[in-house]
Amino acid sequence: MPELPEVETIARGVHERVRGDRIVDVWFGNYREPFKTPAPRQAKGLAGRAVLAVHRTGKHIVFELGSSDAANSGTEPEAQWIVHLGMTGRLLVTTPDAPVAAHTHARLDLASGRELRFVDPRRFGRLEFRSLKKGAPFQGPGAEPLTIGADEFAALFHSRRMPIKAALLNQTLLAGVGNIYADESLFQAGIRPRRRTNRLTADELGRLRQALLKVLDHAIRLGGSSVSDYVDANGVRGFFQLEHCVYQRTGEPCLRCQTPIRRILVAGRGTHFCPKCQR
DNA sequence: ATATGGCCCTGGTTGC
DNA sequence: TGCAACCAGGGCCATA
Repeated sequence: MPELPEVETIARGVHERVRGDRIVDVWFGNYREPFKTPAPRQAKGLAGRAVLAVHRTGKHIVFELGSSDAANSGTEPEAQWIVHLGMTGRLLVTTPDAPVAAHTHARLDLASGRELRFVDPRRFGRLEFRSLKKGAPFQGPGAEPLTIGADEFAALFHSRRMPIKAALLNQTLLAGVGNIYADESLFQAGIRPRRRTNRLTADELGRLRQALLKVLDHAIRLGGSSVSDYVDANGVRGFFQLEHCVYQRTGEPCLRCQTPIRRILVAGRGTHFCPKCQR
């Protein structure tokens, strides 16, 4: 389940490998509904364009695309391709003769002779094409957890009364936090997932922001968490799953106090916490 | 404003 | 051992 650190890792990897390349041909499989932009329009929009840069916004990977005029690519983006990996989506840079994995829904032939492939068994991913001549650039739904200031962070939560776990998962507040990093940062901050946001003290909100920063930063440096079968653009697994303190550790002893980790349901999501360390 | 539950979808796990 | 039922969950939607 790619969240901010996994998406950041993938975006960086793809950026390094395809920046300066050009999309020469596009193939879309029978991916029915999950395209935000219909496949034919998407294929037409992508074909011929230079890849100027690839970066992350929230859980979205944004390709900045130049002109399709080969003689005049320029440096100003004219279009964007936005990829959301959902639960099981992958972006892979391969050679054309590499075996095509099951559930490969998109293949972009690059001028360098390589391919960019989108694979997604569960089909929760979304692909969108945007022309910047017709519309505004993509903006994430919520604030960036890595750069949000303390005051802005506190302001997001103090007027609401939903469980803090639900608030962390709400992408229109903070974009990029998912189930793993919500649980881990609440553990690091010592806050119970069901606490109401408006009942959190300024001190607790400060701790939570710091914990979130620390956890996300650490996870990015370890290449993300490889639960299920996440791999980055080079097919390499991350290592942050080895650092998980609570996520998917139901019944195992808390790494701080030995109390068994508990699992409850918050906002319909499995939620893991230490009943002693988190108040 | 918030809560709940269904839907999408497949693969891994569990239960008999 | 084999097979079916079940569950995971990000985002979105309808309903309470």
